[in-house]
Amino acid sequence: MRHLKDYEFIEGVIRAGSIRKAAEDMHITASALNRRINRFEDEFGYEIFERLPRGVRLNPAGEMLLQFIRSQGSEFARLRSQVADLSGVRRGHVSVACSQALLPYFLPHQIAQYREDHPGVTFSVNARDRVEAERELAEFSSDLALVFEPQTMVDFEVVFAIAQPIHAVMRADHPLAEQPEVRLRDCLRHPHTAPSSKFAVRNILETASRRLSSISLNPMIESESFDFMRHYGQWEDMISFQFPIGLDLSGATNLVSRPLAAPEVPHGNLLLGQLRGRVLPVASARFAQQLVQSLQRLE
Amino acid sequence: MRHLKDYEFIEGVIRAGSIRKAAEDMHITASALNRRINRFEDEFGYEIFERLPRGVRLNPAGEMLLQFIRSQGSEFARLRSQVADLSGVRRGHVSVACSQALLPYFLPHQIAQYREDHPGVTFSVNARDRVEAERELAEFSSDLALVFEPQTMVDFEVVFAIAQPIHAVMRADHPLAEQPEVRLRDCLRHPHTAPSSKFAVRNILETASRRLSSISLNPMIESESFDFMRHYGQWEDMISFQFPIGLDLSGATNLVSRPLAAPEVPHGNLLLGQLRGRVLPVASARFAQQLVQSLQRLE
DNA sequence: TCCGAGCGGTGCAAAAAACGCACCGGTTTT
DNA sequence: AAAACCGGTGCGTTTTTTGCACCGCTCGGA
Repeated sequence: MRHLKDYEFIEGVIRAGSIRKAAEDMHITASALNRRINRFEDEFGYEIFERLPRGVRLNPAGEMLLQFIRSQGSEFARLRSQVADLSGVRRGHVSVACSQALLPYFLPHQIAQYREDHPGVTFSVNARDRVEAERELAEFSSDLALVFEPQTMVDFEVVFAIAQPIHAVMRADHPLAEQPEVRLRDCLRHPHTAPSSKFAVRNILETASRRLSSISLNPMIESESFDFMRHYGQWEDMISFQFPIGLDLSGATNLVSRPLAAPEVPHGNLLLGQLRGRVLPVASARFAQQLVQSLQRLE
Repeated sequence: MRHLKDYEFIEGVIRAGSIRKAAEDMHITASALNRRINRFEDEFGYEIFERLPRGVRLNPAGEMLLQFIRSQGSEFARLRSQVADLSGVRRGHVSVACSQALLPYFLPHQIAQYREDHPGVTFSVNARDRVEAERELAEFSSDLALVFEPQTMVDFEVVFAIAQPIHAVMRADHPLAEQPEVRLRDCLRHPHTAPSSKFAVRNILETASRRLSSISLNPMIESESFDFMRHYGQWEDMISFQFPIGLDLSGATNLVSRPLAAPEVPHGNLLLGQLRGRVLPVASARFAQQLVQSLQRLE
């Protein structure tokens, strides 16, 4: 796509922070790239870069242009996938930013199922916290986000929401394992782990435990990896907390999971979202549709 | 904007219906244009034109591409006007498709008022019937439409609506002129004119008069020009019908206008609309905002 | 304080892309 | 059957873009 080259070069310069670095990255001479940028600004009628001694930086007009370029690129991708769609072969690419919990079981299963019908569609899946996920949507670098309780929410359009109770994961021989559901205050009396505060699980536990008198959240192990914490529980007897969608203890191990009793600890909300107002490419839209159906069945 | 040349050429070919004609229109050789089109299809990955013996025609993929090109062009214009906006001078262009009635008084006044604050903004204003107006919105060739009761409405997003009673325009010495408002059945007993059936006024009058017994709409003069019909009433004593927003009989003539009594003849609705889901350029958006305020004051 | 590294910008010649012209093979119109 | 158009192609020419060398500038560290 020759006519999009200018946009690619501009994005390259933004990424690199200087024309010379960008030129190197994109295998072109600095002078050629420089002239392209200057010619573009000329035709556009406004400068889009501030020239600094150590490189260039977008000015406000450039910020607007960048937003335009990204949206334009995404719409072009949508056009191509629409066209591919009517020529029979369903092609396209779906990019998902999701919480860690979705990585081991849920998304692999969903994607495999989708690709059974549409083997031409490719995927990119990345674990992102809820703030990052929303930023990726806004930058058009992800089509869909599947996260727990995103925070800012201004650009986040909720496509579907499902409540998830937090589960306590412990050894099968743990005294609390006998009960079908456990109370938070009981868990906190035993050694426990907790995710770091950028995760929704931690926030929910914090607020719930603040309402308890004379006992508080006091994690022995704190980590950003739910996997690590859960596995650690097999070595030293310790309770970890996690959303059940990230759990599959069926075939495995000596671990069990028990939901935290509902009134004491509120449910978390797993949200499927996209950039507000954006029209998704067909492949992404259909995958989102499948996710909604699967999540509905989960309820 | 060098990188949009391909799009312009493609639009030219679509307009002309053949590569050779388009080449002539755009002052280029047929061979050069032909190669550009072929190269574009090559890079795009799909043919966008059917080759016919007498020229070319868009195929379905091409239709999608055309829609993309138009939307892309409109968003680019929006970008430019946004950038112009932050550099102080408010520039931009507003294109309005409107009913005839808005041409003589309402829109000139509105535009003059807007341009007092923003002399950099240019306008294009064209009279269109309600079907044409909606098509122009969909093709991005108009930003705003101001029409009476558009028909299809699928792509028409109503920004603001205001009820307009139909007025009967007659000589000041007409017997009905004594009443503050007149009844349709009385008007129809006198010689009268009517617009042709593509105008909302005609449709409303038709349906209203069908409910009347033993009297019907029977225009002596039928025209597409409200101006003509109104002026004709000065020569031969005749009632014409029109929405009051197109009337300004203050300084003028020996004509008066009287509203048609409400329960007998329903009000028409003047609708300000845009393409559904489209984000308008700043200039158009602000002008629409001003229109809404003025129409609100009119109520 | 000076000097080198890194930056954006420019003149010029070489390379690449786009173009115009002439022409081909095909179909439709006359 | 001929003329009129149509899209497509080979080739020499023109225009545009690129690479190279170099300029002037700012900044950071010896």
